[in-house]
Amino acid sequence: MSPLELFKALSDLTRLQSLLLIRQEQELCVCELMVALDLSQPKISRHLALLRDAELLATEKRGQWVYYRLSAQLEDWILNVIAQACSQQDLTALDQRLNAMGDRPERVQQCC
Amino acid sequence: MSPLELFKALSDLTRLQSLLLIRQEQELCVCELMVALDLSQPKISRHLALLRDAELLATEKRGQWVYYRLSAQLEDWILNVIAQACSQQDLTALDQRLNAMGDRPERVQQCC
DNA sequence: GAATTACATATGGAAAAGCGTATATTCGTT
DNA sequence: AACGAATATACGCTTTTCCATATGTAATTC
Repeated sequence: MSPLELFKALSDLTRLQSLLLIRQEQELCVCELMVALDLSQPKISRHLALLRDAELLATEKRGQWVYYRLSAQLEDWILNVIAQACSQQDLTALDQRLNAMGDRPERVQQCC
Repeated sequence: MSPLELFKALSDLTRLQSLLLIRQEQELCVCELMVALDLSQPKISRHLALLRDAELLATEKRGQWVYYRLSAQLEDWILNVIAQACSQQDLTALDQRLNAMGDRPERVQQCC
């Protein structure tokens, strides 16, 4: 992935917020992101698909949910750029809506 | 400046290459960038204006030339992102065209 | 002061990106 | 099998971005 491709992928608020929130939470499914970002399902889904196609996100289907997480093979320079963005982006409002969400899908126990 | 604004500013090849080449050369004028990137004057000028409006670049007019350089007050996280991009972007072709350029405007002696 | 060079900007059009709505698919439940 | 929940995608439309061309301005040269 080139710097230009990365910057294009991150130059949309929905994608940027989704990526940073997923990074912070390890993994999130579409319905959780819908609540956190307060956006429609197709809109979330479309932007996540773009991030997945760019290989920034990876998906895992468990039951009826599709969980998105950061791709495991991200190069260091990409992780660094994402970390810089995270240091400047305020996610508290998204966090609050996420934590106030009822009926969140069960999380499989993380190994670490 | 927010991460989103930065990523939007850098999500165009002309702007990205201009910024990184300017960073490497300390300062460049429009006519030098035209040669290095092999693009039209209005195209270069328009993209530089956008980077200047975003306060990523600063300008100094000396004689008939307008020199662009990185803004002096760039925050660390922005410099870090730019550095990561620079580490991944190949500028040799641009460099070669720049160095092969005849009649480059005189450079004022850099103090350091 | 006329011509030239360097640069900026306006304008109209083309291409790309984003969106809402509708529909399809998959999985679980009854 | 029928239904509902979660997700994906297709379609038409709007908005944004980008571009080429033309024109304007300031500084330099002759």
